[in-house]
Amino acid sequence: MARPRRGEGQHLPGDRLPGLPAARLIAAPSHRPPPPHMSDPTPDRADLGAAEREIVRARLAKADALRALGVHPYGNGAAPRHLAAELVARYRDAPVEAIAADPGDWSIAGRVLALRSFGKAAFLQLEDRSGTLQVWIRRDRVGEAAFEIFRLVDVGDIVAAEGPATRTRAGELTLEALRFTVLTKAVRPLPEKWHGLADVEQRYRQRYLDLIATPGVKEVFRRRARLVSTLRRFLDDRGFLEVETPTLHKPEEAGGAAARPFQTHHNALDLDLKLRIATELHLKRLVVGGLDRVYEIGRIFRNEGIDRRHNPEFTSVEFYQAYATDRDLMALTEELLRTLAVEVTGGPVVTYQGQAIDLTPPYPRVSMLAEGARALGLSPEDALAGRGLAEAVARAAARENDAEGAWKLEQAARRSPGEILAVAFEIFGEPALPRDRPAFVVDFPVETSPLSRPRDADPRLVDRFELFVAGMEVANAFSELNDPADQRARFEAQVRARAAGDEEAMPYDEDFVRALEQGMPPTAGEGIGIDRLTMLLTDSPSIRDVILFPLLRTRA
RNA sequence: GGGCGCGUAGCUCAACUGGCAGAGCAAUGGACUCUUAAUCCAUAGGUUGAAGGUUCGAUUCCUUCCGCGCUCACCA
Repeated sequence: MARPRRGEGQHLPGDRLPGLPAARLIAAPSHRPPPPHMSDPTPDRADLGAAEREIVRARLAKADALRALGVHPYGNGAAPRHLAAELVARYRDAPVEAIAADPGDWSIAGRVLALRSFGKAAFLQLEDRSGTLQVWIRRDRVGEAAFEIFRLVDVGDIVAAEGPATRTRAGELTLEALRFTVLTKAVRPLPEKWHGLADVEQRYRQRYLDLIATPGVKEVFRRRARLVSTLRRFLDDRGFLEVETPTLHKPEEAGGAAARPFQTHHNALDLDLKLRIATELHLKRLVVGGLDRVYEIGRIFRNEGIDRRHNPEFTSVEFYQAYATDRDLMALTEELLRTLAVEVTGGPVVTYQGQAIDLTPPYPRVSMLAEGARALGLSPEDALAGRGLAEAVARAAARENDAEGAWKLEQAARRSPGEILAVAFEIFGEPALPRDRPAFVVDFPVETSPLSRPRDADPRLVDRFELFVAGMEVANAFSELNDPADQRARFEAQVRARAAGDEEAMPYDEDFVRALEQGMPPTAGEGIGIDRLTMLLTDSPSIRDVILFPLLRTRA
C-alpha cells in the first residue's frame, strides 16, 4: 500500500501512519544552538528590482531570526489535524455561547493571506486546501515565546495554529491560537492584495502565484479534475477499458487527424519520431485485438498556431465502441454532456460568456450537406454531384462581404464538391448554429473524412457528426471505416494530397491496414476535447485559463 | 505570419499639447489586545520593456527589436 503523503488524500482527524507516533504540529522552541544561517541562494537577484530586493533581504533576516528563536524556517514532519472547512462544518452559524460550550482544540496550518496587527494582538487569514479561516493571536493567550515568533510572520508565510474555536465580535468564526509557529518562511512577497495579479502573462507563467492570488482559479482546476473523473466513471460504467497508447509515433504512424506534428528524435535508436496528433489508429488496433470498448484520456500535440481555443498540447478523450454506430454515440454524447454539466456545475444549464446553454438532450441535428448547398443556392443532389458548383461558389464569394471568407471560398473552388460543401458550411452554416444549446452537425462528405465508413444509402457521405457548443467544436465522431481495401485507397489519396502540398494529409500507415485485414468489428468512435469542455463548464474565455501551464514564448 | 492594442516602483495604476516621474497596496521603523482592503505617524523604493533617432529638454513624438493580449490565417 502506498504510503500516504502529508497534505494529500483525505486526511482525517487523528489519522496516523501505523506504528509511528503523530508528529507534533507545533514543537516547543528548541534550545539547541540555532542551525547555521543559509546564504542567499541567488545573491545577485538580477530578476528583482531594488524595492523587491529590499523585501527579500528583510525576509531572509526574519528567517535567521526564527532560527535564533529555535524555529526552523523550513522545518518538516508536522501535520495539522484539521482543515479550515472542518471548523466551519462543525460550528456553522452557532452563536458565541454555543461555541464556548464546546470550543474544541483545533489544529490547522496554511498560508497567511492577510495580516492585521494591533501590537499585542492580531488577526491572520489562513488558507489551507479546504478554504480559509481566521486565526486570532493574542500575546496573553499564546504566550511570550510564540508571540515573538508571530512578530516575524509576513503575508505569504506558511504557519500553524492550535487552539479553541470562537466567534469574534464581528461574527467571524475564528481559531484562537494557544500555540503558534512558522512552518515555512516565504522570502518573496505576494501580489498586491486587493487587485491581485492582473498581468495575464504573469498569471500563466507563474501559475503558483495565480493560484494563491486570483479568486476562482483553484475552482477552475478542481472542476477540470471533477470533469475528468466523472468522464472516466461514465465510460468505466459502460464497460469501456481505459488504455494508454504511445505518444511517440514513428513517422508512418502519426495520422488520425488533419494536423502537422512535432518532430523529435530518439538518440539510441537514431530514429526520427513525431509526437502524436491523435490516438485513433492505435485505439482501433486494440478493437481489432478484441478490446471492444476502449478509451484513452491523454495529451495530443499539434504543431499549429495558438489562440483562445488552441494550445499546441491539449487533452482529448477518444473512445471506440464495437457494434455501435454514430447514432449510438450521439445518444451517448448527449447523456455524457448532461451528466458532466450536472456533476461539475450542479445543473444541466450552464452559462458561457453570458449565454445560457441547456445541455439537456436531445440536441438538434444540422445537415452540413443541406445547409452548405442551401448557402450556395443549389440542391443537395446538384451540389454533391458538382453540377453548377463552380459558378455557385463564385457567386457566393462575390457577395461575401468578409474578404477572408471570400478568399477561402475561392481557394475551395478548386477542390472536390465535398470539400467545397464543407467550406461553405463553415462560412455560412456554423455562425447560424443555435447558441442556447449544443448542435450536432451531420451529413459530412466522404472527402473530409479519410477514416470514416461510407454511408450505405449514399457513399458520397459518411455517418459522422461534430458537436458544436458555444461556437466551439467539442466532439467529432463517426462510424469507423473497417474495409481494409477502402482504407488502403483512402491512405493512397492522402499520400497524393501530401505530394500535392497538403502538409496535414496523413501518412500511409501500412500496419493499420494490416490490422483491418484481420477484421475489425463494426465500430463507432469519438474524440472529445477536454480543454474546450472545461472552458464551457467553467465559463472560461480562453483555453489558457483551463491549462495550468499553457505554452508561452520563452522570455528574452 | 498579417492587423490592432499594451508594457511606468514588488503589485494595481496616474502623469493635460514634449517641461521637476506620482498615488494606493506591499515593505521598513513607531503607536495600538475584536480586525475584515484595519487605522494613525514617519521612512525607503524608478535604467518609464530594450536599443537608436528628433529635440534645449522624451514616460510622451519617430524607427527597430523583445514580450504579452485581442484578431485574422492554420487548427480541434
